[in-house]
Amino acid sequence: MGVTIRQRLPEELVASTSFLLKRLGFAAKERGMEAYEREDVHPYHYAILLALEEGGHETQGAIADALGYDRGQLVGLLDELEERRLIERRRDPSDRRRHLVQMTADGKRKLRRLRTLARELEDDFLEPLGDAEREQLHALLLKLAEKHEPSCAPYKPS
Amino acid sequence: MGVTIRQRLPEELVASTSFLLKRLGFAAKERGMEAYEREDVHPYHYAILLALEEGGHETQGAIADALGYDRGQLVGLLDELEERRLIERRRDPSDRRRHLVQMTADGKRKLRRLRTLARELEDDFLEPLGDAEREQLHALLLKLAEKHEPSCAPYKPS
DNA sequence: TATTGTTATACTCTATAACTATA
DNA sequence: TATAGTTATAGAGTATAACAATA
Repeated sequence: MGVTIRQRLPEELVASTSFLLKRLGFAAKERGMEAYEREDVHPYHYAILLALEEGGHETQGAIADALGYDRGQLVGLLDELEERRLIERRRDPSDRRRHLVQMTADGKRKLRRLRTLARELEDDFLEPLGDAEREQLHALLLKLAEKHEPSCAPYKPS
Repeated sequence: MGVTIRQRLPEELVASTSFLLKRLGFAAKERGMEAYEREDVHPYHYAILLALEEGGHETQGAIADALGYDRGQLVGLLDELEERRLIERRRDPSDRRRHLVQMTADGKRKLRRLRTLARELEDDFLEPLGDAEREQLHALLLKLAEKHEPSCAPYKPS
């Protein structure tokens, strides 16, 4: 109590871009989780609602593949969304193994709120940077993503 | 089997800088873990060795505080380093509650190898970027770190 | 009584694989 | 036999708090 502890990371770590990336990624994740929690959802839920809105991902398998989630993990996430009446599942009559997933009206409302929240979070997180810097950063990260997270990469003409 | 699954994230996520930061931070962490594992250590171990080399962190509490680790967690990490004969613990005669931690000759050798490995990893991770871009990115991340990870921030004259 | 290091516990995440019902 | 979704299980990782020795 009383004494402020000085957390001073080794210079070599701070000099490493990938170290900063790890720490900042973690910080972004934590902030996001807290904020979404106040809305009674998890960032994963937000991603699922976005995927549903974009369309083309009607079945659970398609949603899981689009987001890179495990299908087993997705089941629980959808359960939670269903409890909150944000989505509905019904069997596909043409293939009764499949579940067709769709947002409810509440889900669409929630998505609008979450979208606003995401914008606010993003703006707060990037607050130290000016507009030009934000664009620079995004462009640089996209270049890295193209190599390390191909699913984030923009479409490439082949 | 045979069909390549298209993982296509919602555009809104890819358009979010903090989302890219999260994904890339995670990717960097995973790559690092695999590489360090081949050296039979964890990135945490590397950070500890760096802190020891920098000096001024002789006791376990000081190491934990410097790196932002939990003291309980640190115990196990030091156990592992000691098993590998990379560090030694001995009681501080002037305060027998304390343990003085120091690197062994093997530890110093290992640190040199890990340092090389870290450089290679960094270079590979940033491979899509040119030198100027790498500097830009680092500067931008540092600005963000000043707000979100003060322990990464450079010293500020007050 | 407070502090250092240690140990034990519990809780979250994740990854795997068994299981069902349909095809 | 293969696939969609579900459930169960085990493992790592992390956070918390009880604990012993020393101050």
